[in-house]
Amino acid sequence: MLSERRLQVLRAIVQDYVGTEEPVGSKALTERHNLGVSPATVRNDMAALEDEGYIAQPHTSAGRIPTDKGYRLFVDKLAGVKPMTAPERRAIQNFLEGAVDLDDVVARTVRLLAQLTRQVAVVQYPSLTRSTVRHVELLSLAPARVMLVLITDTGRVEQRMVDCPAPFGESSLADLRARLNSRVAGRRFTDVPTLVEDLPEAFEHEDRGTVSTVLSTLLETLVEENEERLMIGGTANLTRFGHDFPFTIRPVLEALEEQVVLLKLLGEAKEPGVTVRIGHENAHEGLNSTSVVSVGYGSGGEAVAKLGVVGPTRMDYPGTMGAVRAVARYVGQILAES
Amino acid sequence: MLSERRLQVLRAIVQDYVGTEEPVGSKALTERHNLGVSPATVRNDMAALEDEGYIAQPHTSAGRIPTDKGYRLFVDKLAGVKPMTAPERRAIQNFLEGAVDLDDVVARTVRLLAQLTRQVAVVQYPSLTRSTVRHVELLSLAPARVMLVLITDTGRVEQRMVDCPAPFGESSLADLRARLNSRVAGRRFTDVPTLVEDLPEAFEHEDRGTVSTVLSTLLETLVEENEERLMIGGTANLTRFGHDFPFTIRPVLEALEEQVVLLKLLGEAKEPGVTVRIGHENAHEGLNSTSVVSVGYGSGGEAVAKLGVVGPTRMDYPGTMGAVRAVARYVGQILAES
DNA sequence: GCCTGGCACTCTTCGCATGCGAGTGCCAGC
DNA sequence: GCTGGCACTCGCATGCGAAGAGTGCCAGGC
Repeated sequence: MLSERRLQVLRAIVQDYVGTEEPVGSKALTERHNLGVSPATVRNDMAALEDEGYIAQPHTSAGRIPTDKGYRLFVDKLAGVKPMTAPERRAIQNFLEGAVDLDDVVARTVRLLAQLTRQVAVVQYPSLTRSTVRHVELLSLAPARVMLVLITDTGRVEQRMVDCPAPFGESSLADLRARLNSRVAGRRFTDVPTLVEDLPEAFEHEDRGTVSTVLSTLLETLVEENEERLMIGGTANLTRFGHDFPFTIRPVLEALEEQVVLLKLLGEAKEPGVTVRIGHENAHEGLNSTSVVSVGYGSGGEAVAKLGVVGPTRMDYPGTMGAVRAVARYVGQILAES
Repeated sequence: MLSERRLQVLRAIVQDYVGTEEPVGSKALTERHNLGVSPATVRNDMAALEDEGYIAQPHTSAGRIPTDKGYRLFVDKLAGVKPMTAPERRAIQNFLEGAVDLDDVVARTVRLLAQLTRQVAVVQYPSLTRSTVRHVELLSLAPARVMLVLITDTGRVEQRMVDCPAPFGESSLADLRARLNSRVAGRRFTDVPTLVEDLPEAFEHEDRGTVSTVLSTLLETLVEENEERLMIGGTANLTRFGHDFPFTIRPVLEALEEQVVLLKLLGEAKEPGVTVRIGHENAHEGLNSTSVVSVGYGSGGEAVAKLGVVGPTRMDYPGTMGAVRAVARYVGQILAES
């Protein structure tokens, strides 16, 4: 177990390194923080911290920088979440309230997060599987062609074209629409499959094929892989990363383009509060020198999707966590209102 | 007017520089291209080309690199568009055909373009103003709350919440829906304002306020600024830009995040075919060292939106133009089918 | 037992001089 | 108008030495 002072030293190292981006030495530490001890003592503490794997030196005769393990300890034990100031909260709220639809909400959220944290922001669209159905609309475009439109309580809209095996009359369509909505409106998407299971049976034999086709298209849109979407922004902030560019930034941009990777990343964070994954804690190799701060957001008590930021492991954790948490809260409110 | 050989020299310089990313000297030129003259002669030609502003040297005693003006001449006079090979065409078609909806089409197009050109791809969603209305749907969510869903012939869907000044019955809603669709379905969006102008008059006095509110929301969604959306991808390719990173890549990423800038960029290209804007021809400062290759695409003869790529001025113009043109063509086909 | 000042040591960084090579411009000759 | 030759200019890599930052360790003091 580390002594209280050694923890203070670690905290000081993290704070200084985050601020200056440069390895921090014993002398600088004692000057900038009131540790009440001499550089020599701090050196001993640093040696101990290094033995434990919390800090490391890039090369002999340079200062120390925190390791992933060091940041982890810092986040878990040494720092809290820095709440947003009142003006910041107001600004967030104002900015989000101008949104006209869900796409706009998501787009604004991304911009906001990127600006607040000066890092890359990632916002997942409200998940279908965790939403409820507001309405299902069926439009006849041609005798054997139907457009299926799906609207969720979070304002998300999905549409699909359905090619019917046989012509489908307007009245049958109206019938299907009515029956479908009476069964699924207001219900959770996960319940839809069982709710519509026996629906074809209510129709004339000649229409059953079409009804089944429509239903299977409906179910397909709910399949996990297809239904997850997200938006990213603030990639320009990556240029503030480090001075040894190309090889730092490249893999990150590549990872960010792989939606699958990002979705997995956000999906892994299961806790109710803000989740922080530091450096090598991220499974994806390209993100080994980044940290991901994420949190769920939702209109009610339950999270319908995640949002977060991706930045260098050397980031202002308390501030970032505060910003992410605050934005998530306000996005939830906005969604609940719409 | 430049002699035929000098144009050949310019072409050779552009090709070599694009290939090697290094200033090209007179000796290397004569070795790699059969110009039939000696390096000394080429040097004279190069001096002439430099006087005319087509090429420049980064510093004395380095080879020459093309200027924006040089690339312009190359694109306009010295190079054609390199058509895609048959296998490439098939690959494009296959890849795009798997799309399930418009978002998916756009997303796939972005990926495809980025991969083919190894540059940053930008795809604009089909414009509302240049599309026709397929259907307008109105859903009653609460007594005084209506959801407006707008569907275009290109598969784009927009939705808006409308807070009504007074409760609006289900039958009135159905009435409005029917009247609205009979007037606007199949018509161009630009005609919608005049088509619905006198619609409130057909309703009872108590409903007119609501009808007007719904209509004004409908018209708002058509306003230019709100209705333009786009998707970008392949930003990881920016890392191949140059070796002098931070300052090259930063402004580009920033420009790419400004949708307004990008929309203006695409909007400026008016010609029917592929448009190329080179370096300083781009109004936006951050894009002064990039070229933008764009083209309109559409389901029919007319362009409903633009797509293109952003890359270093030192790019393979014929190849890029070929890829952009081919992708636009196939996206148009896909949209026409859906 | 813990803290402290002192000191030798290590390694990186920076400035500077040097040599090399690529590429040019110009000129005289064909 | 093309060509070979030649002197010249720079940028770039290399090597060396001094400077500086930071460490580890040790002996002494509270």
